This record gives sequence, C-alpha cells and structure tokens, in this order.
Amino acid sequence: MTAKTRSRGTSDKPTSFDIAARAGVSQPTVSRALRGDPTVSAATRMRIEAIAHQLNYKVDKNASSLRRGQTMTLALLFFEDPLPDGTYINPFFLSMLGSILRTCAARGYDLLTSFQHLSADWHMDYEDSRKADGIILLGYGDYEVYKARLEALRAQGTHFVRWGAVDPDGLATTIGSDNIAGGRAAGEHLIARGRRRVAFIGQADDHYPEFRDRYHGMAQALRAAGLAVDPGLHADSLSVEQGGYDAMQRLLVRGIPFDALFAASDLIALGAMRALAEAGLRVPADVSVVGFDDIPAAATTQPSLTTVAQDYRLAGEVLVDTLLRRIADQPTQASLLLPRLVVRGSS
Amino acid sequence: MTAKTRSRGTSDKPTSFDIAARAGVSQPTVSRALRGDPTVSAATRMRIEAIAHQLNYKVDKNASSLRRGQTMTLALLFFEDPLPDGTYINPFFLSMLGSILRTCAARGYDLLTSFQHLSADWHMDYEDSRKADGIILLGYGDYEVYKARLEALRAQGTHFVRWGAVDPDGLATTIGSDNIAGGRAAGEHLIARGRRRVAFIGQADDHYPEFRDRYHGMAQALRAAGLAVDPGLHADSLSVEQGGYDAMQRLLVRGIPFDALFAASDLIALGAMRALAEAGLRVPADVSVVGFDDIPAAATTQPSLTTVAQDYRLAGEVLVDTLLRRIADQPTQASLLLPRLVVRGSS
DNA sequence: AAGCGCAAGGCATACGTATTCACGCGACCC
DNA sequence: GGGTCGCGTGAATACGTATGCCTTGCGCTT
Repeated sequence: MTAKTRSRGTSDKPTSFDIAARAGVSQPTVSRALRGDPTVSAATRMRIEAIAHQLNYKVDKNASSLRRGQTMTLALLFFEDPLPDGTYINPFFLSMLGSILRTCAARGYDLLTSFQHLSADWHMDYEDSRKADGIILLGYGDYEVYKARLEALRAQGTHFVRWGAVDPDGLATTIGSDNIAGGRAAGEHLIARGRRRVAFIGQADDHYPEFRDRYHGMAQALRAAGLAVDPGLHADSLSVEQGGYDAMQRLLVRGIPFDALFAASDLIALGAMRALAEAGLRVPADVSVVGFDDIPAAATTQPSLTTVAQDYRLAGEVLVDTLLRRIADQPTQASLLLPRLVVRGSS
Repeated sequence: MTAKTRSRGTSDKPTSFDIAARAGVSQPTVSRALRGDPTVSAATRMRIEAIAHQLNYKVDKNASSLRRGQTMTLALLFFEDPLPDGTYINPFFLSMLGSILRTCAARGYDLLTSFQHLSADWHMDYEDSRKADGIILLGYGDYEVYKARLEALRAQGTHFVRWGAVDPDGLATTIGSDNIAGGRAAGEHLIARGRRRVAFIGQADDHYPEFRDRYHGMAQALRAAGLAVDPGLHADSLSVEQGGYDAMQRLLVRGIPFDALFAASDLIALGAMRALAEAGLRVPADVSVVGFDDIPAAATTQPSLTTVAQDYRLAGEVLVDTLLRRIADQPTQASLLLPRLVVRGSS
C-alpha cells in the first residue's frame, strides 16, 4: 500500500485516487479524462468515466477551485434601503433572480445569494475570499450612498456588474432599462387616453436615477403635447406598497386636481390605487394609473395594472453574460434594455 | 528568498505567508491568530490582525474548506412542478428566502441558491461535490415524485432538511406548518361569520399532503359544527393565480350554491377572487374568502385577504438551525409550526 | 538500422490553509 | 540545581485536484 493509496471506509467520499486505482491509471489521468483532455485515449476515458459514475464520484470543487483559481460561482447581492420588514425583497428583483439562476445554470455556474441593507457594512468579500468569481449587484437605493463602494470595488479589480441607471461616468458594468423611454411611453399612453393632468409618485432626484429618469421621460411626453408639468402633482415615496398608499393620501390632501397617475414602480401604484379606492375614486374612470416593472401582481390586481414592463428575463441573461465577459477580461459595454408598455385595466 | 516567500505583484491577493513575513512569524501562527486560537499570545494576535486588515487579507475559503472538510455554506433548492412561466417562484417561499438568508448570515454561513423543476434530473450534488455542508429543500409539488429522491439522499448520508408536510415515516428532517390546525382555524372562522356552505380550491389528495391537510382541517371544523362537507364544492388547482381563477370558474358553472371559499393558498384565493368579481359576486358580502400563507399581496389586495399566516420568519430559522444540528450530528426532530389566522376584509 | 515524431500517460509539484507534533525557554518544585 | 510543566511558536504535512514536464513505446522515415 503506497502512501497515495489510503484505505477508505465505505462512507468516505471517493477521490480521484480511488478512481485511478480501480482503473489502473494514475490520478492525473483521471483528472484529465474527466475534464475531457484529448491526450487521454477514448478507451481509457470511457473506462474512467464508467468507474467514476459507478462510485458516484464528484470532483471536489474546493480542491478544484483552489488549484484552478476560479470557482465557477457567481455571487448575487441584493441590497435595499432599510425597510420595516427586514425580510422584504422587491418582487421585480425576485423575478430577475429566477432568470439569473437559470442563466447561471446554463453557463455552468452556481449562484451564491446574499442580501443586506445599504447602511450596513458591505461584506462583499466573496471574491476577495475566493468564493465567487464575480458579483451581481441588484437593488434600488440611494445611489450616492454606494457610489463610493463601487469605486472601491473597481479599484480592487473586483469583477462585478450592476443593475440600475446607466452611469454617466462610463462604468461599463451597468445594465438597466431605458427609463426615459419607459417614462415617455407611459406619458404618451396617458395623453392618448385623453388625460391632461398627470401626477407622479416616486423619488425623482439624483439619488434615485432610475426613478428620476422615469419622471423626466413622462415630463418630456407631456411637454411635447403642450401640457403642463405641475410640481404640485409630484409626491415622494420609497418603492413599497405602503409608501405609495401614503403618498397618494398626501397628494389627495393637497387638493390639486389630476386625472392620471404615473407611479415610479408597480408597488407604489398598487398602494396608490388602494388609497384611491378608499377615497372613493374609481380607476380608471376618475384616475388612470400606470406603473413600472410589471411584477406578477400587476396582471391580477383589480383592476389589472397598466405598466411599463422591464424584461427581467433578458436582464438576467445580460447581467450574467456581461459579468462572465468581465471575468474573462473581454470588453463589455453598458446595456440599455428597452421596456415595453403593457396596457391593462387601470388606464 | 526561501521557497515559501514568493515575490508578489501588487495585484496578487495576499496569503497567510505574506502576513506571516510582515509580522515576523510563521504561517501557522497567522492561521491560528486569525481563527482565535488561544495559544497565540494577545500581542502577536493583535499585530497579525492589524497587518491582515491593512493588506485587506481574506482567508481563501477554498483552501480553508479543503483543509477543514467543511464549507460553511448551505445550499437552498427550490423546486416546483413545471409551470408555464419558467422563472416563477412561489412568493411564500421567496419570503422565506429572506429569512433563511438572514439566519444563514447570523450563523456564519453562506447560501448557495438553485432552483429547478421536479421533473428534471436533480443535480443536487452540492454536498457530494463539497460545495455545501447541507441542503434545504423548498417547494410544493407532487410528493410521490420526489419521495424516492429523499430516500436516496438519506441513504447517501447527505445532510438535508425539507419544508413541507411532516412525513409519517418519521424523517426527522421535515419542518412544516400544522396545516390541519390551520385549516380548522379557517373553517371555524367562516362558521363564526355565519357561513354554512364552504367551497375548497386546491389539491386535496395524497400527492399534496399540505393541501390535503388544510382541506381536512376545514372539513373537521364543518363537521364539528354539524355542517355538511359537499364534495361538489371542491375544485382542484395548482397553487398559482391562474389556477385559482380557472377553478373558481368551473365551480361557478356547476351551480352548487356556496357562501364561502377556503383556498389552499393565497395565490389560489387571489385568482378565485378575480373570477368572483368578474361573475358579479361580491367579497365578502356574497362569498367570504380565506386563503393560506399570508403572502405580501394578501394585505394589499382589494378587498384585503383573510388568510392563515405561516410564520416564514420562524420557519427559515428553524430550517437552518435544524440543518446545522444535522450537520453537527446532533439529534433533530420534525417541527410543526403553528399558523395564525389573520382576519382581513375578505371575510 | 538507427533515428525521429507522436501518442498516451506517469511524476512531481503547486494551490493556501489548518492541524499535529516537536521544540525552546522560563518558572516552579523539591 | 536539575527535573518538570506549560506556554508560545515553528516545522512538517495533509486536504484533492490540475498541470508542466518528462518518459515510454510504437510506427515510420531515410
């Protein structure tokens, strides 16, 4: 019994040495065979594969990652402003999670998932600690807060991509919807429905570039039609249902008349519609409502919600593929995905 | 320059040897210091920690996992029956995801997420390939289909826990709600509201033990009150919104009168309420509706949905902690969590 | 017939950490 | 004052895989 041939109990996981011993070859040959190295003859490879399968042998990913310097794993980091319910995750991002999982699987990668609040320390050491080859950042939140973190990540040479407003300073790591075009489509739709006074709920300042762009797109459409953009019809809100509800109540208290609402997200729209219903206003008879995202609930609420759909499916694919190109040191570019207006009952 | 002191470019990640060299100690001392081994003197440890922090040193988890034989990672596996939209994940499980993520983080574990259809091959080799120390299984679906897989997992000695109906054959790896008690609570509530003829939508057969138990709990309550359980008022449905919608339409076509609906899940309830509204029936005036799960949308739909809330927060904690006890070879037991009736506008 | 080239696979080693064992040294005991 | 103990640390090695380099054997060339 040589030093390399350890006796093994039945419960121990087999190693490439076990396969090698049973196949009458050396351990490196097993490694080469299973990785498809052409220097291993077909006969040998098939024999090794048969034995490996029979023993239920699986390559030890830790050893493999250690040796190869890559983990075949991506990390997904959700982040959000702190919210009352700590376990809350935006439904749109959850939809994207499915697409990302699918794409990762198709590319042979695993996905490590994490989530945390913007205010907390970012323990984004997945790549530093070599558990992942790159990071996908997903979240809405105060862009100013984490801009510095992004710079630090880039300075470290960490591989990452981000979903959000495409950054003006040219980070080629950002994938996002064309929020201006989406906002414009919403505005044009409301105008075509004969609406003249469009309210907006959502943050429209530079800390929330996505929402700001949606607002500006809508405002563009109004101005192009010769309509006024009344700052009095804008109410701030975080992208949560309760926020939309509260904002709509504040809007109603102001008493400025409006006949349409463009909400910065579907969650806001749902909350606002709840407040409208309580106030005795009918949707869409009294107020037309358009949201943004097309979360699953949008199709089934009463009335169903007209919204600007973001293509989460494509988004997930582009995020993963862009990240993989980054990891492979291939050139990447920021991507602007075109959102699509979905007309339903609320308008 | 010894063999152990490699020259390193600025971009290379530092290793414990680098820390050791700068601290004037050996590599093992660095390892001990950073793991809090008391045999390292406080002075030495602090010096090492300072240098490690300064160089942004992170332990290489691959090397660490390889050496220690554990990964400090858990795998989460969503599974469902194949659905039209491939990226769909049940919102209740998504809520649980947040809780699981939080608990994992609190216990120092990372979470590897995956999801797939029941019909596909289960590539559940995370533990075999040593990427995870254990597996959390999350999903509704045909229990008969994967029962054999669970047996195989157990035979392999894989560490796993499962959310679902507590298994009669005594797998001490199952965490679930007390669905019978939940169904009974729903039934008693409807009876207290003066309802006499309660319809049920959802699968109530042995392939879906959770839903079956909910049905039987409700039936118990009816019988205890001397009310009839009419099989004609039961319609099958997958746990998706559209399924509830379709099932309610079928129910209405039958023409058997009913004044209440107990839905096996909130998604079903939402779909059913949509069908009721389209049929001109008012909730709760004509039909009281009670769901199950308490997904986020339940609180905000119009009318808001009375439902049997599952404590996803506690569920996530119990799942993780039970799995960790399994991994540590400590005794575990199946847990039945008590659901809680949340009365809202639909009843 | 000797040399050459190529195919197939073995040998040695590196990846970075954690642990076992051994060692030096001061204190303490009798 | 010599043995003993324990504290703090270093030396050596194992974890399992992947790869650069070398060896072997065989067919073929000139």
